[in-house]
Amino acid sequence: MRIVVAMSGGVDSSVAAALLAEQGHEVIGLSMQLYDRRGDQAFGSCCTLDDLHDARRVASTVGFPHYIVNFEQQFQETVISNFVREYAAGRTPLPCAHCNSDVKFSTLLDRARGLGAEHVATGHYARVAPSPGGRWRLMRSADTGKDQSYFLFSLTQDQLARAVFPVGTLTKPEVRDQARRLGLTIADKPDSQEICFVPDGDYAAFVAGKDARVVRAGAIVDERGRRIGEHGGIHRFTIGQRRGLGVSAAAPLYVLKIDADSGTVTVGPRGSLEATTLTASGVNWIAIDAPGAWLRVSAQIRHRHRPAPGRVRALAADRAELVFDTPQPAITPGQAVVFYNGDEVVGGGWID
RNA sequence: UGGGGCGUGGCCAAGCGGUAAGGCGCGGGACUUUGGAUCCCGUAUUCGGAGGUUCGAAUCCUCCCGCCCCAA
Repeated sequence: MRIVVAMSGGVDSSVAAALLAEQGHEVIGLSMQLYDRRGDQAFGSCCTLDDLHDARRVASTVGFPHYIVNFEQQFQETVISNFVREYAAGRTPLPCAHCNSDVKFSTLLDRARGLGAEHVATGHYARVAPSPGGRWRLMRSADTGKDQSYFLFSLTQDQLARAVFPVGTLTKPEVRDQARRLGLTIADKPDSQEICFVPDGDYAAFVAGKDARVVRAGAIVDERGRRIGEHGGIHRFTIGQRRGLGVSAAAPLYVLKIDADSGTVTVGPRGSLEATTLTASGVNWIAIDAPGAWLRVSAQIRHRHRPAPGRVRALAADRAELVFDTPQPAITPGQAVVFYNGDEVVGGGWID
């Protein structure tokens, strides 16, 4: 079949494309230009000119067409605007998840249709498969250490039906082996990391540049409300943050709460970070219909958080309540909570 | 020059006779397709200076230097 592959120029998406081509599919490689920093040579760490060249070289080596599509506007309107808005609201955004559901599997999927392709493949480490009941299932990758299903929880059934994850059944070392076997020059290219549209890692300055209103001094207070310091803007903090507070105390202090209205950041000892319950909005149920009764799951509240057992139930069509069996540290508004049943994604939502 | 308090690493700071906690910051590492996230390791032969007491002092005594507060 004809299939569009989203190519970042990295190892994973390159191998994904090459494997599909080898399997006889008609592959069309698309690289998304998401963030054009005019004047700079870089578009961001995931789509620098070098990365685009890498993707093009892979397409050339394997022998399939490759195009660059400009999604800058869509990316700005969805991922970046959300990123800035969340920080301004005292929450901590998860841009990769929005990019997946709002760009890669929506705008890119539309573009694929225009090219006569009904499927979009990416280099994500996750697995998707149809179930007997007609539902599409989303599961962790074979390489649990590289699993990225957490970032894909918001994909709809329609999006999952058209998603293809060729490297989801491989481990990272196997992917690199495949890259070498296929003669791809990017076989040993380092893994990408950090936020792709903030190349220098200074995300606070990035947010401030997009919305100067966030640069507003506020108080740092302890649990009893005593003012123990000041800060230069709530966008510089996230729940559980220890460093960068600039406040000394007998024991390390962690950010416990961020109040956007007053601009107050509350800090306290590590133990105060733990909580047992949370509610989520924008909940997407994948494996099942919204459960009216308590359902046992293991829930993951951040990337690389070891899933913890608990129970979940729907509060409304797109809202849910989760109760962990044991308290979990730093439950952070804006991050995703993803419910798992073993390796399968039951559903997930955004922490309130 | 009446009275009182204080000077410990870049910063905050514990210790108050037994041989320098901790935090911030900084450096390094681990982790990593979100978070100046978390985690780990390192960071004062030395306690404003000089003497003295003592087996032994940052801790006691004397003097000096520098801050601060209350009185004038």
